[in-house]
Amino acid sequence: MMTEEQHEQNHELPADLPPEIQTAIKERGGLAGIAADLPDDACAEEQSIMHRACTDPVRLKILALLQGGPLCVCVIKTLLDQPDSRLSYHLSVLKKAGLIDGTPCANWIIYRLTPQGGAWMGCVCASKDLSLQRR
Amino acid sequence: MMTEEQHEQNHELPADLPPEIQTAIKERGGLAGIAADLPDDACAEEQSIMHRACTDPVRLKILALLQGGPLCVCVIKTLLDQPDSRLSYHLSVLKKAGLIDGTPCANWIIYRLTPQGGAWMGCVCASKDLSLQRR
DNA sequence: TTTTCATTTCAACGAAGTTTGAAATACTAA
DNA sequence: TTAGTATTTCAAACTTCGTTGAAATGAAAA
Repeated sequence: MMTEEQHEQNHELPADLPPEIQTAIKERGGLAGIAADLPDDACAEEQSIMHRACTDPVRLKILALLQGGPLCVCVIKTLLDQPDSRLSYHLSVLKKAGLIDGTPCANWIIYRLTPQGGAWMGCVCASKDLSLQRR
Repeated sequence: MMTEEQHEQNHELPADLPPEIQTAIKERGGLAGIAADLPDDACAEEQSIMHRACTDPVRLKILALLQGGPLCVCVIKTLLDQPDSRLSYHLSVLKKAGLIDGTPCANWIIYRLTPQGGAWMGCVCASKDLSLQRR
């Protein structure tokens, strides 16, 4: 059942939308009900930052390596075979996103997943199968 | 226990790495064992495309709306209050990433999550709490 | 047919992200 | 101190992404 307010808000929409959409809107409580599914700006912004950190294959590989335990840059460098400055750039992106951090130790810097990074990778891994099934 | 091959591959690394790293490498089966954690290029590439699709707050909001059911562009436009061409651009990014698709219906185009999009959003939602806890 | 409405496409521009090699930093060992 | 190694920083070039308004498409109504 629709309230007066919901009728009011739906005035912005064409009256002759496809039936599938009309019923979908009604079932979801009108525009106001659908709007309730929207994440707030701060949350959407935070999420987009985490995703942005994962938009590069090199960074995804670094995260996958660190999920197995802490490693220093030289080990990552050997495994990924990337120039120093490129690797350093991608490490800094992951660090700024709060997914990893590095602690100096003698001549080396040991990188590890942060707690958030670990939790995030849990979700990312759950989605690994997806990328294999595509197309 | 380490095989000959693993000794061979570790030759590229300094001999005096921090103990924490030395033991981590041994426990993970040497460089070869660690390398087994690496996603292959195709998989990393696919994943990065899905993440890239989620790097924009407008796109995350579109996905959140469509998770509740199919909607036509005019409804999304009303809810997000964005210029037509901007909205269309973001819809096209999500479509190219394979997360949504649109089917024309009379005057309108109805967008919905693809099966992959639905599964992906399951993972993304599982991570929603993360972005709230940060810092 | 003409008009109207919903949506997409286009080109241009600015903003942001990435790569590169060289130089700087920081630590250790001799 | 000097030299050597690991890593980061920097600036410049380059690439990709996002926004904008105007024009194009396509379907429906008049």
